[in-house]
Amino acid sequence: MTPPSMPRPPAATLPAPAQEADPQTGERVGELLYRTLRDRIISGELRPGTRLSVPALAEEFRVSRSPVRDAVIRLVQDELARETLNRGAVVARIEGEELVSLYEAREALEWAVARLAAQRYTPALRRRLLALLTEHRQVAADGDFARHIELDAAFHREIRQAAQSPVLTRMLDGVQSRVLIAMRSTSLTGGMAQAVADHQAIFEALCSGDPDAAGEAARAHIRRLKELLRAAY
Amino acid sequence: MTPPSMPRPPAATLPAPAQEADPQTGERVGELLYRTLRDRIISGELRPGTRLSVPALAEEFRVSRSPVRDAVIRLVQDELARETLNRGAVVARIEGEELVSLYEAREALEWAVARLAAQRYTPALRRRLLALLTEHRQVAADGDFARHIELDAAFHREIRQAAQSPVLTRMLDGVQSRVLIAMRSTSLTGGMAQAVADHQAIFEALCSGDPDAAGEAARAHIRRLKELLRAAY
DNA sequence: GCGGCTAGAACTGCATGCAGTTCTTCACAA
DNA sequence: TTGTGAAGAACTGCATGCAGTTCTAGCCGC
Repeated sequence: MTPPSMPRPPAATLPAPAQEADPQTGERVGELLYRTLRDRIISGELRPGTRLSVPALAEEFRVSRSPVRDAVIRLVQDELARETLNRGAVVARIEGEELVSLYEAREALEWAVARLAAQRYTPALRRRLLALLTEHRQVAADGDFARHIELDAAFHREIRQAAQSPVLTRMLDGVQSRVLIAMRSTSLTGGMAQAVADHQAIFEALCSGDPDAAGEAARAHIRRLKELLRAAY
Repeated sequence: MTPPSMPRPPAATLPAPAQEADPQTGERVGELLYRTLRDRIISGELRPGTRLSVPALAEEFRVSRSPVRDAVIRLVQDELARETLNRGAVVARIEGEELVSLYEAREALEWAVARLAAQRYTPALRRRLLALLTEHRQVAADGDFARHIELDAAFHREIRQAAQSPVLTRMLDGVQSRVLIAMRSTSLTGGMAQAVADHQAIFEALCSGDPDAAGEAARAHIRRLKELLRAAY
């Protein structure tokens, strides 16, 4: 693509370090790189298949290869990247059977957090969910797909935080990350209006404080998407 | 402990490398270290709280610090170890709220794999489960707790492999690892006879090919343990 | 004896060197 | 044009160097 004979541009004009060095936050460079790269993968800035070259990233962020390597290892462990022996890591592609499997896990986990969130229901949760839902309904009507994705994710995030179960929250964070990657690669979604309707049902069940109803509503929501995916593969 | 003035013993007499170098398996040293350390943590050879000193481990395994560091980072990402800034990593202690949360996740995930395993039922699965169950019943009667733990884990592993859902399997592998760590630290278990009875119920539901029944049986099994834990904290 | 202080040891986290492998590219033959 | 092969570039994976931090011991004053 780029002329290979060029020894490389001055590199001072590179897009963005996008990260502060280390004031006294007591934060490691590797930790910052990990979060930065993860955010770029989840946001779609780094597309599936993009190579995560350690020397190249080290130069981009103006650090040595060590913390970059640490960050890449963590991304691979998260399954946000995949590596091959002696060939480095690339941003993961989430599709096919794996995506169906991801939704099988998601169905179970969303069921669990919805139950817990119903048990730990507070008016504050209701308020936050209602605000998201209201905007979501408008956004769906406007056909703003990008914002729809964000609100969908935010709605589920709110519920799993309300569940107050650290292990479940962490697992679902990981699932949601990979779902977001997959959603950019497929045109397959349940439709914005359907999502809003499903969320409305989950919201009402949650606010009723009935764990069974909340769990079933959440499960039905994810199962619908799962079946859509299963049909596609 | 050891005399610090000594330049160190020949080190040739150290306990065990416990790992082959690198024939042509095409395997990285860091990968081998990761699996070795993970096995030692899960088996209880490395107890919770044990420091994972990179230089010490490097010397024990006769490799440089780089692959050891890689392995430790992965263990931390797996939450089998925890690290503090500038103070390294220690083997994780799984207890309290986190353990309850772990069982909340496990309840949901075992439900999901039991449903799938019922749908993918084969006579071969039945045979393997029956063999485990038969030995388990005898072991429970004999009061062999260590073997009970192994058979309990093997039973659940068999089911999740039968589910053929890579994401679920990986998640449950991680959950099971941490459950094993926790079980060594607590005397709280459901009792061996109860476990066998629960497994028998799961087995029968699975063999009937009824996903709902299998899911409920698995869920009830884990929920019982979860409630036991919840009562304790 | 006992708490506080300080020097030294040990370790973490980042940087860098290097052998071996994989990828790229380009010349050349069919 | 298309396939082939070999040289060179780029990178991975392991080893090692080093500054700064944390831990450990022993000493001191009380």
